[in-house]
Amino acid sequence: MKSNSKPKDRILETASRLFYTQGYNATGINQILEEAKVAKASLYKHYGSKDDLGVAYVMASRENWFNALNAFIANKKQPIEKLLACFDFLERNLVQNDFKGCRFINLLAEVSEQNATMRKEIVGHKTNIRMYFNRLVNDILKDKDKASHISDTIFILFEGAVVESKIHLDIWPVITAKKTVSILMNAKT
Amino acid sequence: MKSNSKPKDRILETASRLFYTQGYNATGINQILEEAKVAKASLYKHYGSKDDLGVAYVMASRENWFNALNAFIANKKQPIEKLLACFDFLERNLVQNDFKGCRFINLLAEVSEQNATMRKEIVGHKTNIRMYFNRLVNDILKDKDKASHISDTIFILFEGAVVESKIHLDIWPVITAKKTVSILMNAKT
DNA sequence: AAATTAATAGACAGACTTGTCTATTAATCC
DNA sequence: GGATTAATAGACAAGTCTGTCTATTAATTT
Repeated sequence: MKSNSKPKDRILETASRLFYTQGYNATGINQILEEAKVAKASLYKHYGSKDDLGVAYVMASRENWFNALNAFIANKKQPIEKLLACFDFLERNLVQNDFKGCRFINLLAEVSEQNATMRKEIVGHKTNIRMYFNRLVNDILKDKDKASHISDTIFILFEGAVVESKIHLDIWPVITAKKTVSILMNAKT
Repeated sequence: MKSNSKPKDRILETASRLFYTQGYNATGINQILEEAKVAKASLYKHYGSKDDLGVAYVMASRENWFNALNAFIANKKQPIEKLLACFDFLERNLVQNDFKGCRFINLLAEVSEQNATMRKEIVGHKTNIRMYFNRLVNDILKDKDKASHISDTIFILFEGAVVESKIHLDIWPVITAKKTVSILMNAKT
């Protein structure tokens, strides 16, 4: 882990991994420093506090998430294909991450009131996903009210699927949600 | 808080409140003892450890949850009415609890790997809810395969709604999910 | 090559964590 | 009423947590 990249990046990379796999409160600064092979003073120089590091973690995760999504669906042309591919993206991520669920939802469960900036970043991320679905569905359905309701339903299915896959350690919620989206979109054209 | 009930119950009541509002890891034993007005030895006599208290918390929450649901929908006769009332129940709970979300999902985000018993209890609770929806839908739809898919979709919408309401601090996800359930059930009779 | 900046190791403070133990008081049972 | 059980207060251990600080070494810039 030490060979590549600079201390500042190593800290964020290691923190991202540990915050996700162990939880934010359960991960101590010292463990991050040990595994990142970085001195304590470096952490407090680049990031002011653990909470600031947490905020940097959310911001970096936001960017990574959408970059990965865009890369995943880059070859899809039609809106309906993109919509369904989002659920394939979800499935791949869940399996890749051993069904640890959503970083943002997990984090919010721990720091809800505590850190206002963290909360805002998380809400902003989910709002972006919601708007993304809304744009896609609006490209397919003419009726704006109907499109709004359908896209919010898809958003809720998307979020419910990731949460329940984590709970049941299985992809069936994603498969079920995707199938329902397919039915919803084919029925209401 | 001291006047009523015995120490053992006061501990569980106070722990339930604090685990939910502050998080499990963020809540220390000492705070529970102070607010419950109970001596430390009493906690370790009745519950062996903090983790055991956590397990007791989940078990009690499971029972309370279904008791509250049953009480809420007691006056509903038709399966479809019960189904829709579940979302009213969700809405009431979320508002009552200041959009803190689901106790079980929140807890699982913190103690995923750590405590196997806790995880089992949480999964068991969600499985019960899933089966409850499945029974209701089976009373309405003849086609068993279709009923299975529809009821799992309702389950995912239910769970997605509670998570997103917590994030957006608003009941719109519950309203949207309920409307979709209504459409799904009316369309496929 | 000299000067400045970046990173290191590690001690330290102060507060907090869970859990144990002792000694005393209150409540309950027969 | 006497014996047993339950609950109390609080000290204590051993460890962890975040954050600060010092002193030394490495890297970079001019």
